[in-house]
Amino acid sequence: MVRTRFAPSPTGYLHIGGVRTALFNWLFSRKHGGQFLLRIDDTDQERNVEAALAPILHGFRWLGLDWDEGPEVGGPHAPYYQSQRLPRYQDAARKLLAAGLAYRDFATPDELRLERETAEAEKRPFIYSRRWMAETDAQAKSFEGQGRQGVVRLKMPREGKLLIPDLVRGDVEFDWAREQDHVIQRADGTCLYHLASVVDDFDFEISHVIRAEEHLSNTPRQIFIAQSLGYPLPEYAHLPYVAEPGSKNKLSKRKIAAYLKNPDFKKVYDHGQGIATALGLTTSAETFNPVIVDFYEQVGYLPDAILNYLVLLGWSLDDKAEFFSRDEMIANFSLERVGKSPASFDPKKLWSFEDKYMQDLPTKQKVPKLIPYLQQAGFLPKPVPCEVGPRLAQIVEAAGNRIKTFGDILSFTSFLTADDQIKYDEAAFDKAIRAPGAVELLTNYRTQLATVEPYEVPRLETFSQEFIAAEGKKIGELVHPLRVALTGQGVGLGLFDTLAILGRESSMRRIELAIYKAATVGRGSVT
RNA sequence: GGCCUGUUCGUCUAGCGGUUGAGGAUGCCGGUUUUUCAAGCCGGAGACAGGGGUUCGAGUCCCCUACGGGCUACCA
Repeated sequence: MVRTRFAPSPTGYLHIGGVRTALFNWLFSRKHGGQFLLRIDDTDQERNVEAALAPILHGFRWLGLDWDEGPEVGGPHAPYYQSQRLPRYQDAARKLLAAGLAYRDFATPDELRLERETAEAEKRPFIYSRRWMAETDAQAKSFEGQGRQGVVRLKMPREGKLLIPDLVRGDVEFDWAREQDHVIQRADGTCLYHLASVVDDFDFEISHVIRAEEHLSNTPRQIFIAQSLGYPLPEYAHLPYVAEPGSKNKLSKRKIAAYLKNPDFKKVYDHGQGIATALGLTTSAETFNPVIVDFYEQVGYLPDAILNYLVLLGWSLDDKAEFFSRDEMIANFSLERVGKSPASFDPKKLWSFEDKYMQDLPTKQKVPKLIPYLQQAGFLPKPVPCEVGPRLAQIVEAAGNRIKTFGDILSFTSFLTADDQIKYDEAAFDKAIRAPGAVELLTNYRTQLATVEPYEVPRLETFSQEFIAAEGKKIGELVHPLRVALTGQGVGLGLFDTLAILGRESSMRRIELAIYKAATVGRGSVT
């Protein structure tokens, strides 16, 4: 049975690189008909774990990465919180001690530091002398008599080599002699990460440890612990890290300010920020930032698009395939085809996947997703009136690929406001409506619009063409002022779609209003 | 410093000694379409980090250098 796990720390946010690691674990387990679990690495934080975990679990659910065991779903190996498993780790430490594969150590921090500095000064690698090692109770008593406090250290081999077969990187060789006698249990009895991690992976019957490459160097000490405890070894696969946009430096959520100098990153960020503002969200760099998954949910990206982008970040099937449904990802994923080199996070390429996926999403699936955005921004009441659905469908159809994230619907809210509540884009108004002849043209157009039959897109188009020909003008001279009059904005949907969606009455009222404003309100103060 | 690890177009990647005058995607540039914007369509520029080997032949194997990343904690 293949069992994989992802082990987040409860930090309050889900990092895009972490999602990639989780995704690979999830895909691998699903591909082999196995199970995927979540384990919480909270050995360090005592405070508010539940609150800090909630956004992470929420992110997993939003992305559709389900877990078979872990927080909120439980499972046969509960608890899945490291902070609640201390007795297991202490038990393991006792066994290691009893087998002579670990020892109690009474060195003070200062003594250790001195050894380390001496080694450094002599330009030789530091290896602890084990001078304050206590292998018998008598020795321990004697050290304790001096007021010293004991920790438990691994008694690492000091010769020989270790070969780690890694499913991504091939065989990796380490010298045991370079490994430190790591502390596995503190003087206060609490245990450290490496011990906890190995014990949990065994207890949870993890078959494949798929994790970030920063753990590759940690693997020898973990293998030592596992072997010393008589555990079977899992398979290992170390994934390359996710790098910054446009560079090979590791991606970090703390460096957004620097990333914003990257035009592509900034474009994606600004787009999201615009939607957040329209929604009235208070955003903080902690969570509202393209490095954090929350960002994409709030702006209204499609989880499938994000997953498709991420699966290609370090994995590929061949030289052609780029679009994968969830099932296709599962069917095709393999660790053998995971790359060894770091991959830069490119928000612009993610954007292109989002664009494509949104284009493929049928209107009737888009509409219900759009409604919460319109409600949040105050354009729709909470129980939605039933006539809104068809109207939104009409807008969505006309908007076509202009809606790239669900939040983009907020660019088309002029269809949902009262005719006299239109907000004009000043520059567009001044340029189009105050253009020479524009008001006169709009006046004539409005008059004739009253009798156009049927009031539908094809007829509106031919009517407009005929009208403009009769006036001896070019179509652009009508289109631009008319669009501003109808929507308040210089850019928008196709003009005939706009007329049709608004309907005859609204269209005429809006044209009248624009004409009136042009006559009565000065430049730069229409709104 | 020591050890481990990585390096093909700006970016994601294909390539597992010869079929490669290095393929695809994204981005960029140009053209086309057009009522704006977006999309679409057509075309273009763009890479094997550097240096040594091995071989009849190297992006593909080996070594060195440079530059990333990790570990070297009583962090995870």
